[in-house]
Amino acid sequence: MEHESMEETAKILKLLGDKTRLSMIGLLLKKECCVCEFVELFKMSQPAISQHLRKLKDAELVNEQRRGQWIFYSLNPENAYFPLVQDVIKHIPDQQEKFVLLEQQGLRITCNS
Amino acid sequence: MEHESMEETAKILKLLGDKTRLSMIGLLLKKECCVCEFVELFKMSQPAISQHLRKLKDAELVNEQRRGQWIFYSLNPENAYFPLVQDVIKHIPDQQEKFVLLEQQGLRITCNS
DNA sequence: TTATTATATAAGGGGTTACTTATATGTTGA
DNA sequence: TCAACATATAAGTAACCCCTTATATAATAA
Repeated sequence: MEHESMEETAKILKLLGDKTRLSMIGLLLKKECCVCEFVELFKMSQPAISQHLRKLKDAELVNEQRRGQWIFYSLNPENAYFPLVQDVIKHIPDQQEKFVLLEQQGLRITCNS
Repeated sequence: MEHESMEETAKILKLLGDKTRLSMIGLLLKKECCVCEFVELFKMSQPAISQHLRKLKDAELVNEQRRGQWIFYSLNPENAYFPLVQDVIKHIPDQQEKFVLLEQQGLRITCNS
């Protein structure tokens, strides 16, 4: 389909081959998120989350945008592998409840756009 | 789409996140292959190839079938993640030339069904 | 039976990964 | 300016990954 290399494609799939990053990408397909939201949702340390996002950013799968003291991450639709990512995400479990959780916990108070 | 877990899905993607295995799966989608064909195509050692196939088999992504002294591997369409695999494979480079190569080198002589 | 071929498995090593804790950077508001 | 907050980076570590070499298993053919 695309004419990118096997190696590059494998690199993208390896990035998606981690449950935290895979879930992140799934969430980002719905809406942009900031680091503290991920920390809350995944119950992981802030550096761990930051490091996962760094890898996604290094691969240019996500964009970051600072807004005040928060940095929001979003999917990068310009990436050559965005269609692959979209196709993969079709196959992951629904995560709507995660957004509901964020609302309920009033995370907006500590991480407000 | 499917109702399998994020973790299981990530596990499959991690398996596909290696250029040798990704390429193998792409080839197996076209036709079954035996170990010595992969050894030839990938210019890798026989144990290395065997170990990759072992991982794919452990995940039940491939089936094996002995025919004489050869063991043929094929994709397992029964696997819950087969649709994911199919969608991923749409995004890898064409490998038709690899089959042509096998023909030309008359691999049939050393690895004949 | 013995040699040959095809494949699998075991053991080991070097590189990578995904965390951890500690610290640095950058922004905001008093 | 300073304290609090959000995030990034650095360093360390245990577990894992992908190869290697050596050996075992299994089928075939002489």
